[in-house]
This record gives sequence, C-alpha cells and structure tokens, in this order.
Amino acid sequence: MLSAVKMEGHDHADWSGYYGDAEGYSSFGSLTAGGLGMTTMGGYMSAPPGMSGLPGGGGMAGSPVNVSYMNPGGGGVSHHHHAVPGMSPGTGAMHAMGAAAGGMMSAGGGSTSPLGAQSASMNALTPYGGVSVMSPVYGGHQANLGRAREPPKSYRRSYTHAKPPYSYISLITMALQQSGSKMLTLNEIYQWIMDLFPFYRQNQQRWQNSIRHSLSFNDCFIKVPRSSDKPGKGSFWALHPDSGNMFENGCYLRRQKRFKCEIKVCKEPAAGGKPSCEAGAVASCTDSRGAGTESPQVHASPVKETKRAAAAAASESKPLRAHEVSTTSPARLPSPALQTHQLFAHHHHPHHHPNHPHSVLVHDAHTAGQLKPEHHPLHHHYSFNHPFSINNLMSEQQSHQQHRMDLRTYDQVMGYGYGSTAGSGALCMGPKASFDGSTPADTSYYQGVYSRPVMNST
DNA sequence: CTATGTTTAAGCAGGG
DNA sequence: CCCTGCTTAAACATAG
Repeated sequence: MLSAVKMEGHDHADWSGYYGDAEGYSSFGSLTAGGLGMTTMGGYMSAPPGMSGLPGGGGMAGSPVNVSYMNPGGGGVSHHHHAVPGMSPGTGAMHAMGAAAGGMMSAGGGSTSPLGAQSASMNALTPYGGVSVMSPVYGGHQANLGRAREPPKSYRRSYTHAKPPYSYISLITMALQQSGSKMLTLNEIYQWIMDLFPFYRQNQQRWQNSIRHSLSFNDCFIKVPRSSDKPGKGSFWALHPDSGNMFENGCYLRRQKRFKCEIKVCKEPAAGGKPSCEAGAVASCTDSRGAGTESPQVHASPVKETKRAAAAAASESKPLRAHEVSTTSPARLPSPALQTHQLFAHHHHPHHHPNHPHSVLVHDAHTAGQLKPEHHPLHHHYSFNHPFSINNLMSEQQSHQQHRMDLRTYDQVMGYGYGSTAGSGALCMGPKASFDGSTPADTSYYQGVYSRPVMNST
C-alpha cells in the first residue's frame, strides 16, 4: 500500500482550502517563527521551487504556526498517562517562543554536554519530556472521531488526518532526540508520536508494528537494557552513536542512506558463539549507499551487532542474539551529545555543492569521526533546514515541552509547512494529499505524503 | 495474555 | 533497470 512517504506536490490549492476550513486549525498566527522559521527556510528557499510554485502567500517567512490549541485543562489532556510527570496543564504561559528564538536550541541542549543532556538540557527530565501530557489538540476537532477511519473523504479533514511527512525512522529519531535522556521505551515512542501527530492516533496497530519493525531492523537504533531500577516491559531504545546525522539534510522525509553497522559486537559471551562475530569487531558502519565509512573508534559503546547480518547475501548466518547493547546502565547513553548535534545542528555548512562531496566532512570536526560524511549524491540542494526538519518540530516542541503548555502538534507546526499554502509547503513538499478520498480503505491515509525534498532535479 | 522484539517478505517509489 | 529506502503484513519468540 502506501509506500513511503511521498507526496508529490501538488495542489496546494487543495490544501489551502483545507486550511481554510480546516476546522480550527487555522490559527496559525503567531508563531515562533523566528528561530525556526527562519532557519528553516532560509536555506530552503533558495531552492528552486520546482514544485509547484509556491505561491507565496503566506509568507513563509514567518508564518508559522502557532496556534493555540491547547486547551488547557480540559479535557482531553492526557489520555495517556504514562509516567510522565506531567504537569498540569494550564500552567503556563506562553513563552514558548523563547526557545525558538534561539534557533535550534535544540541542539543546544544536547549538544552541550553530554550529560548535560540530562540534566541540563532543557528540562528534560523525563525521558520523554512531557509531551504527552498535553495533547489536546486533536481533541477538538477530530477528536471525536476517535475512531479511526471514517470516511471522510471529504476534504475537510484537516491536516490532522494527513500523514505526517516523516518516515517512521524519522519519527523515532525525533522522539529519541528530543527526549532528555535520549532513550525511550517503545511505548514512549508511541506516545510521543501520537501526541504530536494526531494522525497516528488511528490504526495504531498498523503503524506501531511498523515502528517496532523499524527499531529492530535498523541499525541506527539500539536497544538499551533497562537498568534494574526501572522495571517495566521492554528496553529502552536509543540512537546508535554512530548513526550520525542520518537526516542531515534536515529533512526527515527520507534518509540519504541507511545507517548500517556491520559490526557485531559479540557481547561477551557471544552467546552461542556465533561465528559471525568477529572478535575484533571493528565497527564499520556504513550507509548503504556508498562507501562505507568505517568508524574508527567506535565508542566503546557496544554497538548492536548487525541486525540482519548479511541479510540478503548470506542467508545462512544466523542472527546473533545479542542485540542489546551491553550497556550497563542507561546512564551511559550513547553519546547523546554527539548525535544531537549532528542532527540538530545543522551544520552550517553551506551546502556543499554537490560537486564537492567531501567538503562536508570537514566541517563537523567533532563529529567527523563518526559521522558519515558521505554525502549523498543525492542531496543536491537540500541543505540543512527543511520545513520538515525536525528542528521545526522540535523546537517548537521543546519549547512547549518545557513550558509544557501547549504542545503543538504536527498540525500546528506544520502549519506553515503545508498550510500556508504558501510556501512552505512548497519547499519541501507539495502537498498532495490524497488523503482521503482516495483511500477506500482507510481513510485518511493518504499515501504519500511527502514530497521530496526539493530535489526536483529530476 | 499482551507488550515487546525479530524476521521475512512483498510492493512501491526515488534515483542513478 | 536495478538498487535502495520505507511501509506493511505477518509469523514467531520472549518477557512481564
């Protein structure tokens, strides 16, 4: 069915319409444009709008989102109660923006200091910030439909129904990145996603299966065993330290290349001692596309061994069982800092030209080692920020988290993305959503939602 | 049992 | 056309 995300550009018109009516969502008004907005767009704009031409309407520049969605108190607030400490709704105030201003703060937190991450970083306190706490959003309009599907067909479904333009991997990554501890349990990941994207309040079985699959299947995610103190069901999931900026382009639509790690860490005993493990275990992580990068130093961190080892090739090798990281304590996360910045910080590298692929690596010296410099052949222009960049989300989100007030959900955030018809959408994607109408089956599911990042090259 | 995790496999789309 | 990334579906396996 639907394949990945893809949405080709198109009629924004339609979308605009949606918005118009959108029930409610309309409020994009204020927003924080500042930081992110700019950021984001900045680079992007340049991009040729191949797509549909963006109308300029709204102004991308700043328009963002905002919204006030929250209903404090009320009702719907947390449906889930997981551990989050949530605060109570209402609190706040709105300062949310501050953060934005900083512009990526995001990174900030994490990057700053590793540990800091936890402590310092923004509030991060909980493993998952408190996002969940609020999720009012959806409440309003769609909420009722709590159920999923219904035949909406109509357009007016707001974007809420629209599938977010992020791949599951992106979503997971975002969730992980934004969490204070940089690691989350499966369930927390689910919650984060649902809180932020109403779309995922539907058909949970379906997408959650996909999430699980993504976690297990992709080497970029590692399982961190729960320390004893926290009882609970599954383990924590974190980003592989070397996964680097998988979405360096800032666009979480599709990774340039997949992070693959060959190493097999044979955890100690190598349970069963599978031949596959090489003692030395050098970790070479590569991306699929091109050359692999070997990481010289893998942090001590135990990398998960290759999940599907040779998958295609050698069929016989059986998977070792040791996936988990030997982490001892969660405390030691896989360098949070590292990833963090990689992801968030958009390196400022001015986009390297496609021609110079290598240029980049240099920039990030720090990360240099591990990141994979590769540079995708593909990414032509996209550079760092993207409308869909998590930065946008994150920023906003974080801010909210911090303040825990209104979290803006995807809609909101995206508001400018899509919504604005204007522009932003155009930048990265063209909205097309077919949501709905088309799918007989489910509803809002629209197949593709994303558009490609600016690449219109083709 | 259910929540988690792993895997395999099919199909689609983007891109070279 | 082929390779790669992603999404789904599903069968299993395991842990709480």
